[in-house]
Amino acid sequence: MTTAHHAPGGSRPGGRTARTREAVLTAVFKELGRGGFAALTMEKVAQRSGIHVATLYRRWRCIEGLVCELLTDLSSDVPLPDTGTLPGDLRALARSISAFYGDARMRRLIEAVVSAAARDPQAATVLRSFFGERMVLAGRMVQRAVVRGELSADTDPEQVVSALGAPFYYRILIARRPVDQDLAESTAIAVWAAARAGAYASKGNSSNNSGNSKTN
Amino acid sequence: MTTAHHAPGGSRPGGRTARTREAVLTAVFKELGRGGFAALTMEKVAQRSGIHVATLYRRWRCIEGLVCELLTDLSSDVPLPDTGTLPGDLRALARSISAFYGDARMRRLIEAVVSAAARDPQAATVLRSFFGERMVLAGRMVQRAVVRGELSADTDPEQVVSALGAPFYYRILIARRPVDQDLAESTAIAVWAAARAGAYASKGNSSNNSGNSKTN
DNA sequence: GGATTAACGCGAAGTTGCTCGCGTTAATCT
DNA sequence: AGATTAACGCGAGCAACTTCGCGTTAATCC
Repeated sequence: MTTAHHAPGGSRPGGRTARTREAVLTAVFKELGRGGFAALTMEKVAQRSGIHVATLYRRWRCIEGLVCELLTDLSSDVPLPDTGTLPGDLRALARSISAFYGDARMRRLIEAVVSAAARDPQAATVLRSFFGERMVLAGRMVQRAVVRGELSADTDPEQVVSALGAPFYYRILIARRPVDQDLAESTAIAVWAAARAGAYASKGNSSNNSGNSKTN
Repeated sequence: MTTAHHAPGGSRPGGRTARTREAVLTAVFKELGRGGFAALTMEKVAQRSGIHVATLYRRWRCIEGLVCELLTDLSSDVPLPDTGTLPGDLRALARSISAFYGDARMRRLIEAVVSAAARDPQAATVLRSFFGERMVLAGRMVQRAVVRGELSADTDPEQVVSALGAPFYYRILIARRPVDQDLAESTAIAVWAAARAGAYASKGNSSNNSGNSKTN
């Protein structure tokens, strides 16, 4: 995507720019660790990172933008498994999610991102597209299971993956308790049982794939 | 719990106080409808309700407090069913939740409350205790099913109820798409299948009931 | 009815968050 | 190396949010 010929009016991503980005994101992460999103201020980030406040506003526009970029930066820590069987994959993925959110700072982060999405429309777009993308990737895990004959062909991969992730976010955002290993195990078992029972069959079996009804 | 003898230094909840409360909460609800939590300002609420800003700050401390009180006020719209069978109850409850969050204003509201909890510790406490309470109430629905012999005795009611609610909040907060009837049906079927498969068996079968491990 | 005093209205003052213009630093290219 | 110009540092200034003191309204009690 970057311009090949290094146009004279182009950007300058190397060296100092990359250093400040690194310093700022780690500062945001540390600040989230102590005090959560409530205590996360542009000035705090500026102090800890050594970057001036005006620079933060210029590059990230607001605190919501900072938090969103941190999420997309850290999300690569949750790998997509391929164990050979769907129950194995579900269990592995659930454990990865559980390990990821076992860190309180990660819970604070996703909390902050959801909170950011409630205020900043741009953050909402980032959040939706980010999880939409990961949903498609994880969906392939389910598609492989369908090919192997573990599930019926009308199973909707994204429903399965959503069902696997949902309990963790419920635990963090609504119940507001830490995630533990038990949640991972029970969720993996539950989704596998539900999928086999046909709970995640795709409804719009014609060309329709995103069945939004009336309510906006 | 209120003092019986109307102590001279007591509060004064009748008449005007109740009117302003009503006016303010409806104003918050309407303001959430257009613009969401992002556009929700104390001044906007003051203008629409006709109540002075200083009064809002005095009674509710901040916008987070307002939103929390609105949630507890509107939550009575989700009834707890008793159809005679657990799959019937699960289906009915899922439909109630789906109907409740079919209204975009309700999605904005829960979004706002979660966002509030991320910033204000008091709001976080309100949110946790609120859902904890409803979890216990809905858990009786599952306990009745255990008594009827529909599920094994070691089933943890709260896990079942959490599993039923989780997909809706995932849809609203993470996927950021409207909830529809299909989600209700698929969730009810999924939870029923998972519960029968023993996915929600209580782990701490000794006296332990809240098994938090190491991570804080 | 009248007295008492929560609860509210009002405007000013204090605090914080955010933006802007300009000078400086240091990538990038020749 | 030297020139060009993104990206950054700095502080002033604007705007929004929040608080405070005091006078007024209207529940509640007698």
